[in-house]
Order: sequence, then structure tokens, then C-alpha cells
Amino acid sequence: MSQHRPAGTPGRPSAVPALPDLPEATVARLPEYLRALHHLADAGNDTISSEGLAAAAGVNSAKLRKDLSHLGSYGTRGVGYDVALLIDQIEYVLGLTQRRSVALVGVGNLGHALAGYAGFGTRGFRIAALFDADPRRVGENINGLVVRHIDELAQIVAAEAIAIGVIATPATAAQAVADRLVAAGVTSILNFAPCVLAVPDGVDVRKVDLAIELQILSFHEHRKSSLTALPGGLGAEAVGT
Amino acid sequence: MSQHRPAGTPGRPSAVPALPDLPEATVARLPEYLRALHHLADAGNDTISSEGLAAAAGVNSAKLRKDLSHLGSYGTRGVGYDVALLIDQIEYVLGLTQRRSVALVGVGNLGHALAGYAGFGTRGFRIAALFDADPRRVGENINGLVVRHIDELAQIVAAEAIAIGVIATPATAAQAVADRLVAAGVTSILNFAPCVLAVPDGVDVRKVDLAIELQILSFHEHRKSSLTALPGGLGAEAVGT
DNA sequence: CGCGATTTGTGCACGACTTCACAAGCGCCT
DNA sequence: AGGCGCTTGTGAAGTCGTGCACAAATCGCG
Repeated sequence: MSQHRPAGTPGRPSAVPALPDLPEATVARLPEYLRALHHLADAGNDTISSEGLAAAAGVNSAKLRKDLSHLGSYGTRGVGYDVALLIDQIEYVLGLTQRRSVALVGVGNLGHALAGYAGFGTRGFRIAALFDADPRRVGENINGLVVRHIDELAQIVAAEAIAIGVIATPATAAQAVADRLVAAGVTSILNFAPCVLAVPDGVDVRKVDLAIELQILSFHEHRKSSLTALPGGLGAEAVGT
Repeated sequence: MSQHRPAGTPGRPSAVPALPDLPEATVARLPEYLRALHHLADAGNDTISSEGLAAAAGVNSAKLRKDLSHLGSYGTRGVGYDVALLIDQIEYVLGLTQRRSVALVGVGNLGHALAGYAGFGTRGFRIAALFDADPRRVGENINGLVVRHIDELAQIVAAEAIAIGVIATPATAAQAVADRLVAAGVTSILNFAPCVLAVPDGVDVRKVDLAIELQILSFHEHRKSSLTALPGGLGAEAVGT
């Protein structure tokens, strides 16, 4: 991760709250808090205690308080947190105050599903363009978006100021696609292909590999079954993340 | 996680190599090593150094050696690791020597894609049954599997000895589905619904939330853009995981 | 106005994970 | 046989994350 701190962080005019550099573990949990908060808000809650929010997000309450304290002091002792205010704060920190456009490359099995996934739209993102290398898929209309040929990628990414790319191609094509995305100016990539991507410094990559998740569960299954015939409960819940 | 250690671990007959209790972080990386090893094997490599494998898996070589050392000593100094042997060892530890059956609940947008995803089959898993609550979907044939009504879940999970369940339903249905899976005997759940699941001790849950991944990337985008006009490179690659 | 109940924010100790650096081991070449 | 180069396996130090426990702060009530 980046180590640089903005030179003038202390004593700034507070016009913009300034991004504190959060621990990566905290960043990974903020979206979960955000989801829980929206849920609470829909249920009509105006305030929520750290205990309550922690339960809704499935974490320890001390951890939650520490996470939120990194954003600043937005709770009231004896009362709890203002739900609406906290939502605003987290959305600001996560950069969700502006809807972010993403480019989705690879409209196969998984790509199709992602293109149609409503959760992106409701949580701050807009799929701005679909690409595929297969000419037979180009022109297809998915959810109101037309699939374009990947050769148009650079032009459209630039025109729409897209900074995030999603790769849902086979692993063999993923590196080439990543290279094209980076060349077009994308600086964050979500990779669903089961392979490691090499990208320049300054480009962030996150990977989601569905088979890996199952293999991790398989390990725990294996472990449990090799422990049968032992007295006492096993006690395992919410493995890893 | 489980704290119990098998009472008789030291001095066992070594008929079965015995599962060492691995650090969770190591377990999460083993599948990645496994994928890289298969790739190397396909490319005709018989042995591989920790440096080489680490590069292929996108990790630090010291970390890789420590991870593998937890499985036992399967490398040769001055030479490296025997690819085939290491594949066997990792597959054994992950419990992939037997193909594991999984039940997939929810055949919507995402469920469809998962049902058709070839990566499961090639990496140790078999989708043994599909379920949905919507009668209009029941009976549909996806990839050679017939969608069944969720009321049949208990019976089929028992009959096929299914231990792993995948939830690809809307968030509103996820907890109810999880309860039914657990009641039917499933002890590991992969949850794609954006919500927290409550399950009894002894049941493992892993969660994949696509929007959360994007939100984490969004944070880093926000951070990068608030750092422009600063001298020097930013340097960020392979954020978290 | 003061007191008690409640809840946040945080210092601190602990544990987990990472990374460096190097001794020990292995094979090859002479 | 012996030495040299390469690579593993691991001690040790450092970093990061977690969770307890409590002081500080706020509200409501008598």
C-alpha cells in the first residue's frame, strides 16, 4: 500500500474532511457497516449503538468502535451513532458520493450475471459499458446495454472517464485485458478470472475466485471430519472472510 | 475458529499424515498455490523453486516457504519442490482427494451463472443439486441439472450426503435458506447474499459480496484522486484480499 | 442541579501474520 | 572426495490487527 501522507494533514482548514489513512482491515469492513446502516435506516432507526450495529454487521463491538473512531468522532456517548450521519460519513470516505462508472469485460456466463446484478446499481455503481472479444456477442443487448468489441475499450473508457474495470473473462485472456484496461486509464480492477494479474504501481487489483472460496470451505470440512469421534463441540463460525 | 486440539496429536501412528492446524491465512493461500502448481505442471515443469512458485502465485517467497513448511517438508534444498508431489499434498490437506458435492440454492441471475461455471468442476467440486423457491423455475434444466423446489432440500441433501451449500438468493431469503441448509446437515456455507448469516457453532460461513469488493476499490480510487498534485509515485498494487 | 445509567473512544496487552536473514542441506562439478 | 552454489526451512524481529477494560462524556430523571 501507499505510505505517503499528505504533507499538510495536521491543522488543515477542514474545508474537506481529508481522508485519514485507514487500516486496510477497517476499509474492508466499512462497506459491511454501510449495508447494515442502510438496513437499520429502512427499519426506521434514527440512532444505533455500537453494540447494535456490531451485531447487525457481524463483528465485535469494540472493533467497530475502533473502526469508526478512525473516521473521526461521529457518535454521542450515552446515545450511540446517528444513522443518517454515519451513512454520509462512510459513503464519503468510500468515495461513493459520486456514482462510479465501471467497465465490464467478458460477457460470458459470469459476465452476464454481473451485468444484470441489481446490487451494483443500488450501492453506488453504474455499469457504463460491456465489452467482449467474441464478435458474435458484440451488439447483444443486456439489461439495456449494448456489448461492444474490446477494441473500442480505450475510446469509451476515456470518453466516460471510467476508473474501475471488472474482468470476467477466461483466465487465458485476463492479463491481456488487464493490460488494455490499464493502458486506457483504469486504475482499479476487480478480477474474477482465476489467475494472478501483473499491473503497474498505482493500479489496485482485487480478486474474487469462486472456486478458492469453496476450497477453503473444503479444508474446514476435511478438518471437521477428521475430528469426529472427539468429545465436545467443535465451534467454528464465520471462517476468515 | 475452533480452539480444540485433537487430544492425541503428538506421537500418532502416522498412517494418515494428520491435519496440522494451519494458520487461517495459510489456508486461504493454499488454493492459490494449487492453481499455480497445476499451471506449472501443464507447462511441463517437474520441479519449481519457492521463488518461482511465489511469483506465479503473487506472493512473497519467504511467506510461501513458511506456508508450505506447515504441511511438512516436501522440498529439496538446492533443487526446489516436486510439483506433482506438492499438488498431491495440498489437495490432500484441502480435502480435495474426494470430489465434494455442493447444493446451490437460488437460480436467479447469479445462481444461473454459478450453475454453469466450469471452474467448480475442474477444481474438485460437483454441483449436485439446484433449488429455488419460485415454482416457475422448478423443473428448469440448467447444464444437465433440474431445478428442484426448496422443500425437497432436506431429503436430497441427506440422500447425496451434501456438506456444502451455496446461497445465491436475495438477501431477504438468505437466512431462511441457511437455516434449512443447516437443518438438513450442511456444515459449510458460501453466501453470495449481501447479509450476515447466523448459524450454530460448527458451521462455517464464507461470504462473497460483489458490491463490497467494488466499494473497497472505490475507497482507493477516492484516496488516489485526493492525492493528486503530490510529488512521487503512489505505489499501490494488489490491495488486500 | 446533581446523580446514576448508558455508551463512546482509547490505552494496553496479546496474538497473528509477515518479512528478513541465515544456517543447514542437497546436488553437481571437478 | 571435497568444495561450491543454490535453495529450503526457520529463528527472530517487526508490523498489524484484535479485544478487554475503563475513563470520559452525555442524557434523563428526580
